[in-house]
Amino acid sequence: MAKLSFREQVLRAREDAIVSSVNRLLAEKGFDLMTVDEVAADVGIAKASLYKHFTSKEELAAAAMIRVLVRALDFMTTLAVEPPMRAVERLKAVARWTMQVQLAGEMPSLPAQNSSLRATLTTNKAYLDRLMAVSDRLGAWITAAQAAGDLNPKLPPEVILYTLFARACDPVLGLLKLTGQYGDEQIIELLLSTCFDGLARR
Amino acid sequence: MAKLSFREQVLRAREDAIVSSVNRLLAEKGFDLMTVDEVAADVGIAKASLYKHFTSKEELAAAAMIRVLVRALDFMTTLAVEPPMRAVERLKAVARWTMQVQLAGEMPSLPAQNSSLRATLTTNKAYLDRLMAVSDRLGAWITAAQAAGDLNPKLPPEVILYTLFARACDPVLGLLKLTGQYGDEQIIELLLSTCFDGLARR
DNA sequence: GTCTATAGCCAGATAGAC
DNA sequence: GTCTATCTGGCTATAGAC
Repeated sequence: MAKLSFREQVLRAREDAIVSSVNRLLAEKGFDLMTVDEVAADVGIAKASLYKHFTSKEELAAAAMIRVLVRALDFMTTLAVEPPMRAVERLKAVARWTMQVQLAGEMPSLPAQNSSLRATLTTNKAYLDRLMAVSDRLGAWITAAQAAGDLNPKLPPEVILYTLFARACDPVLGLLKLTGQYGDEQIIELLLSTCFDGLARR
Repeated sequence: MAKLSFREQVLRAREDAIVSSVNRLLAEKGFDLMTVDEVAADVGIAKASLYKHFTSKEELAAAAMIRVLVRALDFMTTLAVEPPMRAVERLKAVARWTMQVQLAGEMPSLPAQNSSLRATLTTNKAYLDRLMAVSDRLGAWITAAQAAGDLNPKLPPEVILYTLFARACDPVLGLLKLTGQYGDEQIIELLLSTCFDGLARR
């Protein structure tokens, strides 16, 4: 890695602060309700300065998504180096991690519907590369867990992958949190149970 | 029921046409991306005429949501009159029905985040009454199914209720549809399986 | 109740000085 | 790169004639 000049380090730090604000605002309000003015105010710079770093609102959101994906990859790497762990346990650990991020108010929430954002993301190579990297690693664990008899082998791996992705933005988490009846750890255990063991009695 | 004058029947028919358009557009684009201009164009009347029937965009969405809830209640009533059916089978039938509505492109999609719409809906008595009616009937079936040993008795009924509600707008359905690898009935069976039986091997 | 035309507002993006 | 000030377009909602 090339040594960065002081100027470059300051730039990186500022952009990191911007992405942090975007990440939090995306988690709070979602893409549509988040305004660029809010982001600028939150970071403490002028809106025009923001546009020197990121050329559009969509690029801001993409940067936040990329950071989450990178953190997910980092987490998965730490799991992979611990040898004695069944594939299904790795998948549960990832699901638990995504729920913790969500409960911490740090999971960006994007519009499920088609929008300007979808168009931008599907042409953003940096984003797509990370998304594919995450999918590949999860996919390998899924087929391994099926082969080991820990996941239902009749389910297409794709279905399992999408189901796990969806748990990262499951509204049920927020609803349970709102009732105030459950602690964070309790919510996570309940949803891990419904996800892997289902609603029906075993 | 009082007999309606011809004029009133025409009014009802027009409002029904409006709600149908809103319902479809909400399913396609979601609340934020749906514009009142589109609705008016789709119905074939001027925007100002639309505002004679419904006083705001939020009221339009509320009307669509109410219609879906009423249809759900109707469906649940037909289930209740068929006597020989276990509670868990009734719940599965409702889940299947919501997925069919979604695949037919007739499930309105509202912003998960807080927005102007949330504020309107939470003060709309007609909407809240229907929502509570649906929740009550599902809740009764849930506790019955737990007592009968068909649903996991360790899960709080609330968690099961929210999980079923969430399946009505699960993005996994749309993703699987996009791949083009599965027919509608196949998708529904796969998701019923992941929902009730979980991802893990039985 | 229907229409055309427009008000009013807000948010994304930019100009241009420093 | 940062700022203030402004442009621009699209959207909800309404005025006013018929």
